[in-house]
Amino acid sequence: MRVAVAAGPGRTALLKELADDGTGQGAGVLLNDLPDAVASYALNGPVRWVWADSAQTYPALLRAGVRVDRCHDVRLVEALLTGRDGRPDEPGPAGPGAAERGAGGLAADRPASGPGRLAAGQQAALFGPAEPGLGETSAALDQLVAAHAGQLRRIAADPHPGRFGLLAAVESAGGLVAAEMQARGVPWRADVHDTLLASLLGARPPAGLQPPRLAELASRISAAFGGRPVNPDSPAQLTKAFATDGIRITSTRSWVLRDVDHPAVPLLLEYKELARLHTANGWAWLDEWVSGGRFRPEYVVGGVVSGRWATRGGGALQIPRVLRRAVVADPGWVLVVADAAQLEPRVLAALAGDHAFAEAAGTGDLYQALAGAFGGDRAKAKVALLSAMYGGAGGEASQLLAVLRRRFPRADQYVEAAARAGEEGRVVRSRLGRACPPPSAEWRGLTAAPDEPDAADQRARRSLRARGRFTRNFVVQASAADWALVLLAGLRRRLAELDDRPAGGLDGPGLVFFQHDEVIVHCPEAMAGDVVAAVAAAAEEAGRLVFGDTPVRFPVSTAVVSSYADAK
DNA sequence: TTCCGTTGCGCG
DNA sequence: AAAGCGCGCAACGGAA
Repeated sequence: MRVAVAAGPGRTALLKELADDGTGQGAGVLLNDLPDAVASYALNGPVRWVWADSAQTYPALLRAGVRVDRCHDVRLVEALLTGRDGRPDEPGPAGPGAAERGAGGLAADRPASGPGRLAAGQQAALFGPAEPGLGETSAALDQLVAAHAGQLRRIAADPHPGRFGLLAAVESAGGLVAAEMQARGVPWRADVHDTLLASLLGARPPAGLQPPRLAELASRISAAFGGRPVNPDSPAQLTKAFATDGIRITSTRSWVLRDVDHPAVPLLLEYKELARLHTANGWAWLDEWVSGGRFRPEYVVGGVVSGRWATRGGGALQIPRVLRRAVVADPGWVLVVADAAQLEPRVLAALAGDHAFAEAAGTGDLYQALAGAFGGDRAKAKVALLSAMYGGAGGEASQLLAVLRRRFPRADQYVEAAARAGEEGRVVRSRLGRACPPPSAEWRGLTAAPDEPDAADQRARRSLRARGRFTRNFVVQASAADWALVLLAGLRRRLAELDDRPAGGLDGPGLVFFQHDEVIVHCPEAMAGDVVAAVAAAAEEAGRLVFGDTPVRFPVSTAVVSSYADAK
């Protein structure tokens, strides 16, 4: 059953039960305590909660110890539909359901970004109560019900309503997972982190000062440039210093410096690595982001055009590998680290339906299985695949792509067609129907110019190629994100089933990390076997739900470890 | 002082 | 012939 709910003052809310088509009868029912009502509703049978925004509503429920099984997140689904249909004020695609675009203004009007929400909060604090009165709540409920019903119609009007409906469901589930993971937090040993920093950087310096090891390297770098003061953090100063010594460099990137013969280079490479650790994940980061033994990043579901997640603050998806040793399970608990192997090429195999390619993707090591086509060289197979998916063709890649084209024509044609669509300004979609953004007005203006061998045409050609690479990659990356989201939703459901405590709060086994093709579950040691099985089952289910009948396998490697550093 | 584009590098 | 995809964050340095 679907039940719409709009939060009111305090813990109150208005609730309305919905028919299958999303319509509701009569006025909303007033609830004095939303968390209580949600918890007791679940006792009567499965409920899909329909609300405007999990990120707004769900954290309070979690704080009250109430988790929900399913929801329809009107904000997230609206973003999917808007991506498909375009917005009235921009020249987007006009797909099925476009006539109903804008029907659910409720979600679209809400600022999606963090700064936007902050501003709204500040505004409320300045000008009045943040919480709506009953009248406003009633209007919000009506608007919610109408928006949701409109979304159901727009989903049904999709050329593939089953797939797109699945996408809406798992995107909504993602919103629940994101809130739960933030509330739960990644188990993080600040003492291990601190020890690691001290061993690499020296003793923690007073605020604003450089760690000893960095200061020492900086002075040795200056000495290597003949005693001239050089700030190693400044590309401009470094370039100038090298020029003074007769060395011209195109940039100060480490892979460029690596090939430069100068006594400062090894020092600079070491400095860059340590400075990066200090500025990005040093003591300041530890102070700001880790408390009570947990790292609690804020996840942004659908924050990436491809459907991957982003995070706000803390750089949770860029945690350097060296810090993984600070991610340690609680005593008596373990981390189940699960990683989808070679996900994107497998997704391409399933998308393209290339028989020979798909057969290879039915095995454990896809690249090894393809090696035969490339003279038995696994590395060449990998380069060919990556080039096909990213649009690269440097070095020997073009030769390898020719081999790919000959041996696996449908796989090649699939990404080529996506690239062509992009270059022509069209929109492509993932397997479950997530649409890539349309080209910008600037892009259209630039590429509309007729072909002429002048500078403007060079830019136009570059823009065309760039968009081709984007859409070429989008179909693969976004479909991989589809798969990962289905896996995540299925794993969440299975983990809840493993947790036999009636309350089912955040104290039991649960997801604590999700990074594109990798998840971490924190659970009691005794449950590890069940969790590993749940991961495998969820992965199998994801392959079936997203791609249907395909020989392609999506193997997931799992490691049961105490520390994240011990996985892999 | 604040703002913003650029540079560089971490992750997938 | 050359070009590879997607992000977030911090520091620099010039502009406002």
